[in-house]
Amino acid sequence: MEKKDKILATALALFAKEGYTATSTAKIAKEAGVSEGLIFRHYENKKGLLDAIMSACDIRLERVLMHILDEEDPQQVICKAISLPFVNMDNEEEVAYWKLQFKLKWDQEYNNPEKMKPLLQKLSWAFRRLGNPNPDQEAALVSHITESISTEILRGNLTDPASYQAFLLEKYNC
Amino acid sequence: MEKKDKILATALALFAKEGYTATSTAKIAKEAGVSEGLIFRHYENKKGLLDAIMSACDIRLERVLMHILDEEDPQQVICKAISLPFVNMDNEEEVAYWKLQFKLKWDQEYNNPEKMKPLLQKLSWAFRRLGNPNPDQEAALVSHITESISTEILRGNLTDPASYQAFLLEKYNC
DNA sequence: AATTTTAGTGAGTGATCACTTATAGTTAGC
DNA sequence: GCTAACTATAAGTGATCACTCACTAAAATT
Repeated sequence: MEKKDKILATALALFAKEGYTATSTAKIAKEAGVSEGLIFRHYENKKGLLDAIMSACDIRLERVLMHILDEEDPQQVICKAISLPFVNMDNEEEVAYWKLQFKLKWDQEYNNPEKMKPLLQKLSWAFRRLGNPNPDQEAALVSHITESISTEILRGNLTDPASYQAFLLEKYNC
Repeated sequence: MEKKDKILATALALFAKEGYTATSTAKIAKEAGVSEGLIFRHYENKKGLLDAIMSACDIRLERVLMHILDEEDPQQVICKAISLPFVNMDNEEEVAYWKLQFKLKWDQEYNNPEKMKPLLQKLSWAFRRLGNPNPDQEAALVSHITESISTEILRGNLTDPASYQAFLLEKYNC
């Protein structure tokens, strides 16, 4: 791996685990096996390093959302949305991306609910097509449920994900 | 207000707004209008200050939970649980407490799902009494929904709380 | 081959970090 | 009215912070 990418990967892992402000550039450099100065050659400052990570974050999010937005069967849209928190959590880097995303939501600058709007609109469309009388609120509810489950899974607090997923899928007629 | 309490209140506000590591003891002292040394007379170190805040946090949580745990009507248990995120969010200090609680959940040390277990058990009992076939999972679901809504409200992302609350209450026959 | 550009280092920089110490004012008990 | 204990401060402490600088090695361009 290029040293530039090694810095990015190491910073991602540390930011996700320890937090952004709690991670020093010295620690990143040491862990990545590079000189501290190199961080500032490739990324103008610590904040710039975080921004680079978050850009990659957004691309991942887009790719995951696309899988739902392209779905044409309204029932399947709901089923896929519900399954979101339970898939793609295999490799460590993926988990780190999501952890960081969720942690930074509490920072004013990175609290961006607009990112999820396309998903909300698609869900709302799906519920309306299925004759639901409160499509917008049902969409918001599904979004809230998945958000909270993602949090639980990322924090390692969900004991039996598979059976809980089955429970939810049945509830939504999947 | 005593200076000791003034320090605690200021630290709470800053920790909730900027985060624990991002808030320096110098900043707390300046904002509270006391000398920096006084912080370390009353609280042995920065971490001890956080612990003092979190203890007060736990007491508030207990008081809120008690209101549900004492309820004897199973249907009312569910209704009260659902209404949790929508009440007691009036004054700034209360909001700061919850924000900090939610932020710190991502730190290993303060991620303590045990705190919510009594509520989960009470909810599970309520669903079972009402003849629900999956009381444990229904209880977990209500807990997930309320957790996510609390998050949204604290971040200021929920546009119309009242109508959303009404939607949920109707869904759960309240 | 000569020159410029890029990648990389390691030893700094002043600022700020959590925390300590020396000292002084205030209060309360005897 | 003396002493002990507590409250409070200002000026420190070494460590660590994000970041810069002078310099080299390698690669790319001319």
